[in-house]
Amino acid sequence: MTINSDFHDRLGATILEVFSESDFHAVAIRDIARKAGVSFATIYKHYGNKEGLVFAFVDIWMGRLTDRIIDHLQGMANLKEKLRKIFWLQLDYYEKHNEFAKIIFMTLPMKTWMADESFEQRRMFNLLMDVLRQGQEEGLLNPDIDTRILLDFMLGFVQRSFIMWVQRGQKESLADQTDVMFKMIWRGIVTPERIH
Amino acid sequence: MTINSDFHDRLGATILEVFSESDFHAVAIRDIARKAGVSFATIYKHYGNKEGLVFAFVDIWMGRLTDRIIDHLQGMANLKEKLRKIFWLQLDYYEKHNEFAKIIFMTLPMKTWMADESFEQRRMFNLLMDVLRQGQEEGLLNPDIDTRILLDFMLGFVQRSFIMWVQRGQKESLADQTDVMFKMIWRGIVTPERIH
Amino acid sequence: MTINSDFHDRLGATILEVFSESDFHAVAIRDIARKAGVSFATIYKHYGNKEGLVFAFVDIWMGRLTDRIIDHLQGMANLKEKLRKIFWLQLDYYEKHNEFAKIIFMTLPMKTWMADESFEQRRMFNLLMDVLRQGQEEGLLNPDIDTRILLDFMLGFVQRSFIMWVQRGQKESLADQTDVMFKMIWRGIVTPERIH
Amino acid sequence: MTINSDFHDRLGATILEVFSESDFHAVAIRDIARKAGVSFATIYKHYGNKEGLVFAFVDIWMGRLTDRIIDHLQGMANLKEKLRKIFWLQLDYYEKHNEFAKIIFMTLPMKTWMADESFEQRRMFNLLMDVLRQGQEEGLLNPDIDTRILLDFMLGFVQRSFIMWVQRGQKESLADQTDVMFKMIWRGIVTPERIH
DNA sequence: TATGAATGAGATTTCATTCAT
DNA sequence: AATGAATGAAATCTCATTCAT
Repeated sequence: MTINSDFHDRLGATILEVFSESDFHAVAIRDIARKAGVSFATIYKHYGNKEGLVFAFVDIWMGRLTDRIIDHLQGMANLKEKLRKIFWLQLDYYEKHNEFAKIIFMTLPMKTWMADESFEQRRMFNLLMDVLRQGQEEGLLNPDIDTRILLDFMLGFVQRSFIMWVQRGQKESLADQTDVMFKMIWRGIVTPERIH
Repeated sequence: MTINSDFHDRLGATILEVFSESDFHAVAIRDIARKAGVSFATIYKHYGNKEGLVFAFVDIWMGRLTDRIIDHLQGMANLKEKLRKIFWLQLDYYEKHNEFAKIIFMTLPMKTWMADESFEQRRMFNLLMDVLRQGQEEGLLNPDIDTRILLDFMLGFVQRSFIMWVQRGQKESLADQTDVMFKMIWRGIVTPERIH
Repeated sequence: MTINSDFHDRLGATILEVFSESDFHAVAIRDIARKAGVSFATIYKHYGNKEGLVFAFVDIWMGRLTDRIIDHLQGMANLKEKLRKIFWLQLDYYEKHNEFAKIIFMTLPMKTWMADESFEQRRMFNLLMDVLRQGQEEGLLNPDIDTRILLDFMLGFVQRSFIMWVQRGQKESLADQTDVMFKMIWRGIVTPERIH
Repeated sequence: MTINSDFHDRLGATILEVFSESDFHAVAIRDIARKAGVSFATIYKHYGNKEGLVFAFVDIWMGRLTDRIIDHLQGMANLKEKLRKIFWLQLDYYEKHNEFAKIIFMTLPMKTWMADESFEQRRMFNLLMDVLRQGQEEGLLNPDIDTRILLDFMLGFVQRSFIMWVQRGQKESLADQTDVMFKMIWRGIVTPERIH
């Protein structure tokens, strides 16, 4: 069952517009339908329910970030550079697609979002875990720390920084802070002896 | 207008129980009322609406954490020890009162929660900012980094770690990871020359 | 249990003011209490409930009309004059105390009002029935008609006229129409042979 | 947006049943919905609120009476007969549909009912006024009396008689009293010289 | 397959009335 | 007695979702 591509585009645009500004439950599916020019019943046919609708699109947008990271990592050997690139790509993507980021970080009920075992979330998780694990195997990243903790360390910083960036008015570029921020992360995860 | 203290206690317990397990909007105020043995009309009279109800209690619990931090910092001079203590107190409090933490980190719509300019949130913010600023003034913490970024660094890690701890089944103690985690934080924020 | 006379007066004034303008159920007893400067709980102590409150006062005001009719009938012998006087007294009283009349004719749920077997309603009923019966016994009023129908004939006209007088803006005096209106009534109830 | 005809019928029946027996405000819309087998949300969608619901049906039933009067007046020339017929049709309709009559005369807050400027109320009003005016123009009805007063005279008697008929237990037929009652009305409104 | 009507649930508000002080 | 807090019921509105066309 494929939906008319035009509808799909309009739906996506509407979801970004509406869910980025209002709490998940404050959004009426009828408004989405009206703005997108579809009947709400059609949405139900295609996506099952409100959660299904949003997650379907979130999955797509998350997939694009993962794809972009994979693409950029090609041909890179230096692990630190890889990690810095990953860090920058995230800040950059969330900044450029801040409506998407607002949805996953701010308006989706975290509980629901965490519970969503989507393919794309897992793919992103695996991708990052692989890089970090590789770094630990190479002895570059602190092998005494559970790899998942390394990941939480990075992602927690990214997520909190994005939220506060929005909170503080989206003034200067978020990605421009990559340097400062990544230095902090790197010192935290590098094998202590290699810190300099 | 003060509510009977017994009611207050039962309400608090019920809110912890219910909101920690269900999405904010999935909770019916009538159920809260029934479980707490209060009339829902009374709840409305006192708290205005569902948000007001939850925030009133969140404020109280957040205030207790702040108080505890203030209490523990008394008589401590060493800044690193202070920060480690703050870090531990947070993990410990969120672990022991994980229902409260689930509410603020997982079930309250983040947008709403962030928008809530409560006294207690601000008090906690100021407390932590003061300690970090003091560290920068002493030259111990990296003075080149915006103090707010230092804060986001710590809090992002705490928040993400808590969420994942829940996600991963609340197996081992969260506070027990203070050592590993705080080392990462410390290396990230300390003035580079003093890293050893 | 007697209520402070001052309270009583203020309550009465408030009831006239409020119930004459709003539907019985649209009036909040708290508003009554506030306007009268009493606690609503005190009202309950004295009058039981909202109905009891209004009926208590309606009874008083109805009693005054009855008293006035009795007073005016003293020393009158001519039955037609008596009836005309009764007719005029009603129009005049309802016009002068139109807030009271609005309450009994327009805002009290008729069903409730009819069901109220108050002493004063009965006293008024008996008074009018006695006069009409007397007229029939004298042969002046049509003896072929059930006395109660004679009464309905008069009272229906009074009530409808009052309501329409209000509806049409309370322009000219209602009591001033006594002449025209009573002629119609009289021709309808007089024994046919005596119509001239 | 038309409501399923079956629903409409069941709703109408329920409204007659419930509102004729209870005070307007004592009726819960949810009970109406349950009895009629409709969702109360559907009721709100169609009728806006409780008043809208009742008035919508009252309008229909009032329209039927008006239609019936118009139908019966066809081909009648004698004005007195016309008026007697109108009088009888009203008593007959209210007796046969006494639940409807109870609603408009006894349970609807008169204030609200009077304020309702519905098409059907106006149509009935115009119809009756036309007949009375015609009678005055022909010289048959007393031309010295405001036509509206003639109308109030008739309708006041009808309304009061209906209410008392209910009050007294709906014993004998109401319509059967047309003869006695109409004679009273007629003598009251006929041009005095033509009274015999 | 697309649509809108119908539904049921819950938030919120406003009362009348009861309860405890 | 007098008072205000607490209660329970209902109106109203707004949704997400299901059903029938």
